Amino acid sequence: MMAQQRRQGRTQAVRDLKRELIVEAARRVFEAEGLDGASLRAIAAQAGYTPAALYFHFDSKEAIYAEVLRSSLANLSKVVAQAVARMKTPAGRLRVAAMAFFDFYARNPRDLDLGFYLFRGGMKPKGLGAERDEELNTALSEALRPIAEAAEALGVSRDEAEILMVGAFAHASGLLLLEHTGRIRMFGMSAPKLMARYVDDWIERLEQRGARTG
Amino acid sequence: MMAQQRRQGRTQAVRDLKRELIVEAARRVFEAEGLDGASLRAIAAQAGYTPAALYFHFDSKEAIYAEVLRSSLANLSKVVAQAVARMKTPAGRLRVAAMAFFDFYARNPRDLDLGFYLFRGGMKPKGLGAERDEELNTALSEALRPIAEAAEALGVSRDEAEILMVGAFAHASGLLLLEHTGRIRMFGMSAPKLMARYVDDWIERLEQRGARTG
Amino acid sequence: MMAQQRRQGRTQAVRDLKRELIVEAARRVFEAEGLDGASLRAIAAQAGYTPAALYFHFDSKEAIYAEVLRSSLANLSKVVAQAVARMKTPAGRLRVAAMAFFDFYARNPRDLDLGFYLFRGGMKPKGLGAERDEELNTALSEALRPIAEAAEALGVSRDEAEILMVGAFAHASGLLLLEHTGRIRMFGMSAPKLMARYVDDWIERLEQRGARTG
Amino acid sequence: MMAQQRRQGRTQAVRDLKRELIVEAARRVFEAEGLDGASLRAIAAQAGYTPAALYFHFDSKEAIYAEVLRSSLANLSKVVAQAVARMKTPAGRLRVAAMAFFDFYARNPRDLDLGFYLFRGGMKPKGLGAERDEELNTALSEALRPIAEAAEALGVSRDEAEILMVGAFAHASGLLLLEHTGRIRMFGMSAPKLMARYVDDWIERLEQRGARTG
DNA sequence: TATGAATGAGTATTCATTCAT
DNA sequence: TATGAATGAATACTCATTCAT
Repeated sequence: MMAQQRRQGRTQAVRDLKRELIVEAARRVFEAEGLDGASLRAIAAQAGYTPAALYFHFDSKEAIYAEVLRSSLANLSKVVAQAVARMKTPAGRLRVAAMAFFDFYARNPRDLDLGFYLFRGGMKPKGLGAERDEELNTALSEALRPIAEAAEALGVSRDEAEILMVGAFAHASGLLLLEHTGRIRMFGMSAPKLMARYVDDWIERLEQRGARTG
Repeated sequence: MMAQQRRQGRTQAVRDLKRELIVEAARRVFEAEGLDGASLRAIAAQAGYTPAALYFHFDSKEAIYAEVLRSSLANLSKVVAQAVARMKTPAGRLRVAAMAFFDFYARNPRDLDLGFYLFRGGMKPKGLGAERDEELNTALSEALRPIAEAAEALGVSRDEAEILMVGAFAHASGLLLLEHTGRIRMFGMSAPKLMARYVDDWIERLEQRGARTG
Repeated sequence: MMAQQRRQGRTQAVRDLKRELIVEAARRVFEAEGLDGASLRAIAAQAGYTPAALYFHFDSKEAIYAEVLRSSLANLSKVVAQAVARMKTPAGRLRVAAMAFFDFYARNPRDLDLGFYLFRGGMKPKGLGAERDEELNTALSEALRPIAEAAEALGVSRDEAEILMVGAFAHASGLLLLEHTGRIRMFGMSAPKLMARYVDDWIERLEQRGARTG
Repeated sequence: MMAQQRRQGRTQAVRDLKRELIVEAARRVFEAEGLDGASLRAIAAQAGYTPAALYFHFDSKEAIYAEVLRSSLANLSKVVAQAVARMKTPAGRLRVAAMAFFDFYARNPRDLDLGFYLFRGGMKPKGLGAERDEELNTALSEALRPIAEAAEALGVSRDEAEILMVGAFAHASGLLLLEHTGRIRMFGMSAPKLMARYVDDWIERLEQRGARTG
C-alpha cells in the first residue's frame, strides 16, 4: 500500500516535471519570439514534443500560456516579498516594493505582454475560464500587496493605500510599455529613473503629511 | 509644360484621395474588429477594393496601419490643442491637456492598441522604417507638448516640465492599459478618476512650490 | 483442475461483462452523438476507461462498432418475433413483421446508420472481416425471416417469399433513408404511412391471388 | 465597349471553366476514394492546385460538394428525360423513367452517397444554406417528375401519382443502399431485377385498375 | 491602376493507435 | 488488465503577398 502510494507520488512528480519542462519551453519561446511567435508548434518543438503530445498535458494553447503566466506571477511575488523583507522602515518598504515590481518587468518584458494578453478575459471564447482568471488575479494582487501595506504603515487610510498601490501599478505598466516601444528613449529619459521619481514623490508627500498630522 | 504640371497635380490629388479612402476604411475596420480583425482582406473589402489593389497605394499592411496611426495622432493633437485653448490659467491648461489626452484614448481604445503595436519598431523586419517612426514620434510629441508648456508656465524648469509630461503620458497609458484588461475594475476603481487624481496631485504640488518660491 | 476451470469460467464471465459495459457505453455515445461523434476517446470516456484500455477488449474501433450492431440486431430480431407472435393470421403476421422492422429503425435511426456504415465491408482494410460479416448477416436474416414465413403461409413459393422479404427490407431502408435526410418531408409525405401502404398493397395482391387460385 | 464585353465574356468563361475543372477533379476523387477521402487537400491535389487556391473559386469544401451534386443531378435529369422521350406509351414511360433513375445510381453509386450526405441540411452549421438546398431539391424533383407524369397518364390521381413517384424513389434508394453494402448479393438476388419487378408490379396493377374502371 | 488567380506557410485541434510500465 | 504518454497523419481554413494580364 505504501509502495503504491510512493509510486503514485513518483508518477505524479514525473507528470509535474514534464508539465514544468513544457512550461519552461514555452517561456523560452516567449522570450525569443514574443507572443506572436509562441505557436503551439513552436512550443512543442522547443520542448522536444509533437504538437499533439502537449494536449496530454494541457487542454489548450491558452492553458499553457496561463501556466507560464502563473509561474511568472509567482516569481514576481517572491521577488517583491524578498525585497520588502530586507527593509526596516515603512518608507523603505514602499520604495523597494514598487521598484522591485518595476524592475521585474523591466528585466522580463515578455512577461508583461503575456499578462496583458491573457487578462483580456471575457471577450474571448476560450479566455482562460473564470476560475483560472480568478487565480491569476489573486497572484497579481499578492505581488502588489506589499506596496499597500507599506503605505498603510506610513499612516494613510486603507482606501488611500489601495489607490496608491494601483497608481504605482499603472505608472510602472505605463513606463514599461513606453520603454518597450521606444517612446521613453525618444524623449531622452530613463524609465527606471522616472519610476524612482514617481515613488519618491509619493513618499515625500506621505512624510510631509505625517509630519503635519503627527 | 504647365498643362502637364496641372495634370500631374490633379493626378497626385486623386492619388491622395484614394489613399485617404483606404485609410478611412482601415480605421473603420479597426474600430469594429480591433487589430486582430484588421486583415488586409478586411480592409480591402471595406474600401471596396481587391487586396492586391492596396499594394499600389501602400507598400504593406503595416504601411496602412501607420497611416491610420498618423491621422489618429493628428486628431489627438487637435483635440488637446482645442481643450488647452479654452483655458486661461496655466493650471487649468495643464489639467485639461492631460485629461484630453487621457480621454481621447479612453474613447478610442483601438487607437492606443495601434500605436503600441506599431511602435515596437526596430525588432521587426517590417517595422515602419526609421523615417516613418520619426514622423510619428513628432506627431506624438506635438500632442503632448501643451502639457509641458503649461507646466513651464507654472514655473518649473524646462527639464522638469518634460519629465512631468512624459510621466503623465506614462500614467495615462498605464491606466488605459489596465482599464482595457479589466485590472482597474478588479480593484474596484475608476481609471478617469485615478487620472484626474494624478494630475491634481501634480498641480497641487506645483502651486505649493510656487507659493513658497514666489 | 476443476478449481482452475471454475476460475477460468469466472475470469471469462468478468471479461464478457466488461466487454458488455463497453458496448453499452458505445451505444449511448452513438445515440447521443451519432457515428461522427462516436470516437474511441468518447466511448472510452463514457465507459470510464482510457482509450488504450479498450484495446484489451476489442481489436479496433470498428470491432466495438460491430458488437454494438450485433446487439442491435439481436434486439431487432426479438422485437419482430414478439410482434409476430401476437398475430393469428398469416396476413396479420406479414403486416406486423414488416412494420415492426420499419418501426424499430424509425425509432433508432442511429442503428441504421451503424449497420450501413459497417456493411460497406470488403473495400476497407479493416472492414469487419469475413467471419464477423457472416455472423451479422445471419442475425439480420433472422430478424427478417418472419416476413418470408408469413408470406409462405399466405401461399406463395419459397422463392417469391424471399423476394418479398428483401423487397420489404429495401423499401423500409429506402424510406428511412429518405426520412433521415428530409426528402420525405419535402414531398409532403409520411414515411410510416408509405411503408404501411407498401405492405398493404402486397397483402391485398396476395389475398387476391389466393382467392383466384384457392 | 463591345471589345470589353467580349473580354468580360471570355474572362467569365475562363472562370467557369476553372470551376468546372475543380468540380471534375472533386468528382474523380469521390469516385476513387468516396466521401471520406474527398478532403480539400485531396481535391486540390487532384485539380493541380494548392488547397488555398480553391477558396478563390468556392467558399468552402461543402460548396464544392454541392456543385458536384448539382451537376450530378443535372445529368440524372437529362438521362431520365432522354429515356422517357423514347417511349410512346405511358406504361413504357413509367417503366423506363423509374429504371433510368435506378440505373443512373447503380452505375454511379458515389453520387448517391453524396446526395444523402449533403441533404442532411439544417443540422449542420455549414449545411449548404437554404437557397442551395432549395436549388438541389428542385433538381431532384425534376429528375423524378417524369415518373409521376407517366403515372398520371395511366389514369391515377395526381396525389397517387406523387405517392407512386416517392415510393419508386424510396425503393430504388433502398435497393441501391443494400446493393452498395452487399446485402442484396448475400440474399442471392439482383438489385436491378428487384427494381424491375417493383415497377412492373405497379404497372400491372395500374393497368388492371384501368381495365376495370375504363 | 486594378483584378483574378495563385502560393506557401501557417493555425489549433482531433484521431486511432502503440508501447513501456 | 489498465494507464499515461506519445506519435504521425490529418482536418478545414486564413494570411500577406506576388504576378500576369
